[in-house]
Amino acid sequence: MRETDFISGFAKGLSVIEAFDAGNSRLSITDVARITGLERATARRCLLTLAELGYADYDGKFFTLSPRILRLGHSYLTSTPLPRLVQPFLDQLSEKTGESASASVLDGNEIVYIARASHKRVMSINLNPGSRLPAYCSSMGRVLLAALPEDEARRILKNSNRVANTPNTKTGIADLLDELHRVRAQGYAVIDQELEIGLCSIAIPVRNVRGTTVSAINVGTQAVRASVGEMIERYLPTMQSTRDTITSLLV
Amino acid sequence: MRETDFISGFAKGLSVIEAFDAGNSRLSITDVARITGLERATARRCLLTLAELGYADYDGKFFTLSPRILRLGHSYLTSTPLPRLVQPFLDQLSEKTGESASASVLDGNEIVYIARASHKRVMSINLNPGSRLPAYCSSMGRVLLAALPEDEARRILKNSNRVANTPNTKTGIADLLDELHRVRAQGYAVIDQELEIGLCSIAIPVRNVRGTTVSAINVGTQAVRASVGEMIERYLPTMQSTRDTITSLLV
DNA sequence: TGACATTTGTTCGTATATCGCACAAGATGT
DNA sequence: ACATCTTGTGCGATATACGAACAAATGTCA
Repeated sequence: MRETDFISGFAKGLSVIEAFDAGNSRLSITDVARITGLERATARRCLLTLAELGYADYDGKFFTLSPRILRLGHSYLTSTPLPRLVQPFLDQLSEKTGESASASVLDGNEIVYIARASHKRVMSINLNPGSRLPAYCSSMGRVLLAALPEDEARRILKNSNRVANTPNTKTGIADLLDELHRVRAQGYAVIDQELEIGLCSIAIPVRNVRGTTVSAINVGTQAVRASVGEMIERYLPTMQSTRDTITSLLV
Repeated sequence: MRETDFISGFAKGLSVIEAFDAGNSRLSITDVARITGLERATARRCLLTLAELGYADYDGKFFTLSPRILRLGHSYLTSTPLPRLVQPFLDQLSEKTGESASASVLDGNEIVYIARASHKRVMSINLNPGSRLPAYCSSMGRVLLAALPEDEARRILKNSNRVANTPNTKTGIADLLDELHRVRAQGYAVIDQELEIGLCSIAIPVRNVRGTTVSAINVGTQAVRASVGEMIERYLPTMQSTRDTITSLLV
């Protein structure tokens, strides 16, 4: 790509949108300049442009994102076939298992939920399409990392901020690579309270007919309701059959 | 705002993202130029910029959005206090009523879901935070329109593409304005299969301490499970108590 | 309270990057 | 092999970004 094929004003604007997050909901021009590293004048122009288009609100002092921003992410969910294809199967899976079922894809070091059938709240945080979790300590993340070439997976693990969320969390590169080997061999990943105490989940890859892993699906439950062995016994066969149906529908 | 405070390259880029939707998941440069009305050269630069930043994938012929795009919408959901605040209360509400509970805000002619606790699938389409429905024929839309000044509501109704989704759907401006009066007077809106046959819902406004309506919450169910009268009797008191708790937490 | 320091927002001239057009090159279908 | 449609490129005109200077608001201390 040539230098002139890149619209830096557009790229800067997008970084301004991403400057808003959990801890930063009401931002001044200076705040945005500091977070994004843009010049104050440029940050101001991006923010005023967002406000002019209705993507942000401005009270003269602080900017906040407006619900119109959701159109942007929603473009992906409605335009990509996979989320719409898997949703009904996750509903079925959740129905059959009596637990929450989800599908996700990899984006950098994180998994991104693309569809979900939540049966009942099991986690402290709420998960929706668009939600993100670190790949290294989630069942779907392990499955998706295991599908990558070894050095690619290692690179992502090294890049990840590997925090021990619980005493169970694996954080060592060697441990995690071992785990990925195991996942690759057995065809599924089980997380036993590595993300949050009391939370277990099991995930398997979804491959297209060419054998490429395009997504992962999982079932999550409370640790008190099922041991690791019980999860494999109870959920894995149903998940695999669901997965096979999905695969047959993927071009 | 001065002319030079608007970054047209940014605005054009955002319109390119929105060009992708349900019917348009894989778009060529020419497709995007046609949909957005941009010059082909401009559309191409926007698309290449998106691809360079990882927001889109390019196979040399077609562009598709990548899951990274979801960060943009997610910026809103995580940075705005309201969605995170209401979520646990929707969970409770769904638990108590045994039905799906949601919260939404108005964006133009549409309501946008900002949080949801889905108990079991009742609709043919799947609803998630970010999902949109026309305001004129949804219970939360009626509540949010009723909170606007009369002429503002009329303007939105006139702007809406008022389709009769079912034989029950009200599509006349006068009918709808009457309905808004009723909603305003009684403090709740009930939709009896106007959006989809078999689907009923009841919504109430959520106001902040200053009395401004900031959102609507609803409970939806299947028509066979509850008549309109039964919905009001069964769900309204619980909803109102949930709403009062939320209001007390809103600054 | 008033003077000073500091932070934040806005304006401006200029260097530079982007836009839109016209044309070239390539792909597709008949 | 031709017509048609799509994609890529070069260039002059124009719009944008930068950095600094200015203005306004906010905070600090005697």
